Amino acid sequence: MLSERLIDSAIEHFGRRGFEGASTREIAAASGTAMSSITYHFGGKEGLYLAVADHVANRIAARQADAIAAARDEAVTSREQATESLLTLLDSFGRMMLAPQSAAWASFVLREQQQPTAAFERLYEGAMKGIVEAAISLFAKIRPDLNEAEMRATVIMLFGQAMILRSGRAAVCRALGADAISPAMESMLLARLRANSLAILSEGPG
Amino acid sequence: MLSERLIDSAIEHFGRRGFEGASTREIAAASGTAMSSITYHFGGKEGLYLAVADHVANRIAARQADAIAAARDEAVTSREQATESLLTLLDSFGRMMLAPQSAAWASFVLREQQQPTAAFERLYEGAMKGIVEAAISLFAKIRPDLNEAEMRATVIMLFGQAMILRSGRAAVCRALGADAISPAMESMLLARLRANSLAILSEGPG
DNA sequence: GTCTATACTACGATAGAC
DNA sequence: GTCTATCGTAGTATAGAC
Repeated sequence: MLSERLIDSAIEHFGRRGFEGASTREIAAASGTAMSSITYHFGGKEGLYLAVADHVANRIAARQADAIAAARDEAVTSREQATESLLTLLDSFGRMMLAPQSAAWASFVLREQQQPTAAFERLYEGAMKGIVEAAISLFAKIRPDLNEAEMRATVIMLFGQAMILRSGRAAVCRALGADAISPAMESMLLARLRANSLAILSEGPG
Repeated sequence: MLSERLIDSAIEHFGRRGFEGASTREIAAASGTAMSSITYHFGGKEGLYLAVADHVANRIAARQADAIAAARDEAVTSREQATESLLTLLDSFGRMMLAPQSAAWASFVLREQQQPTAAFERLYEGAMKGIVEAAISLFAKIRPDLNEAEMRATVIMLFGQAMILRSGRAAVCRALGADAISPAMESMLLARLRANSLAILSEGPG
């Protein structure tokens, strides 16, 4: 589909140069078509931008679907089971942050986090909300000593540990003294993510 | 100074719209001058962009200077002292992420993290390196059970907890069910940052 | 549906007045 | 040092051929 090729190119271009910096001519050229195809398929530059948001949300939601489904499982009742499910959810999120594919849409998402537009609504409702709420409901079973706001704050910070691997990628590489993150380093980072998270989850009433 | 007004406007514009999206005419107009002043003072758009990077690096370094100096103190020898110094450094970093001022330059920095240019070198060497290395040297005294790479990974994730408060601000507000972060919520977030970090630092050889 | 052609606006750089 | 004026380029949108 031409409209899908346009969206793929648009993710790249909007991510790299922002909404104003991206050129519809370039996006169209990268898709092997003329600029007016964007007008035809999406009504204009803004329509394409919103279509990109929906597409990114769907990609994220699809990638985390399994881990979220496992978290929502009714069978998760014990603190140990909830802990394991939440660690799995964090691991899945961390792997996404490490995956090269997430580089393409990360800039798009980060921009919306700083200056939210109508596209952010689609990203949050379409992808982020499901991840956050699944994590919160697991966390409530693990750390009942905290109040609702404290639970949410702690869950945010658990994800922050993983998110910096993408949002602060250049500095992460510098700090690790590497040009890129090797597979061995990925394993080590994920192991650390798990160990740190377990330390946080193990606090409170034993 | 006109050149300082230009830099302040430029932080805002480059952050919001990116290098290509920002307009030198608008930056100049916001500074109450003509576009050709940018050519005169900075040699062009690119020169202004690099000057912004230096300025942002200086602002960050200045804000964290006290906490870094305390961390570098030779008197910090015991694990308890090192823990307290590192928690202070993280708290200082977290406060910066929460401060409204950091919104202006955060977009600029995040963009450089995703697609580093010559400006990233100035940001890292001018500001980030000092923070990271101070944290690493403290962490080495607290968790000698980890190897060098594991130490660096863990420190990165400690800062990730704080960084998400800025890099994922829109989602953080949604997850907390708030339009903005109130002073009471700031205190709670910083308390959670400390508690989580302490849990991580307390692992390993007792 | 996809193309070409065109209208209009805004961009960065630069020259030159003061 | 700061301004105005101008040049060449590139942007989005749109109309209309096929």
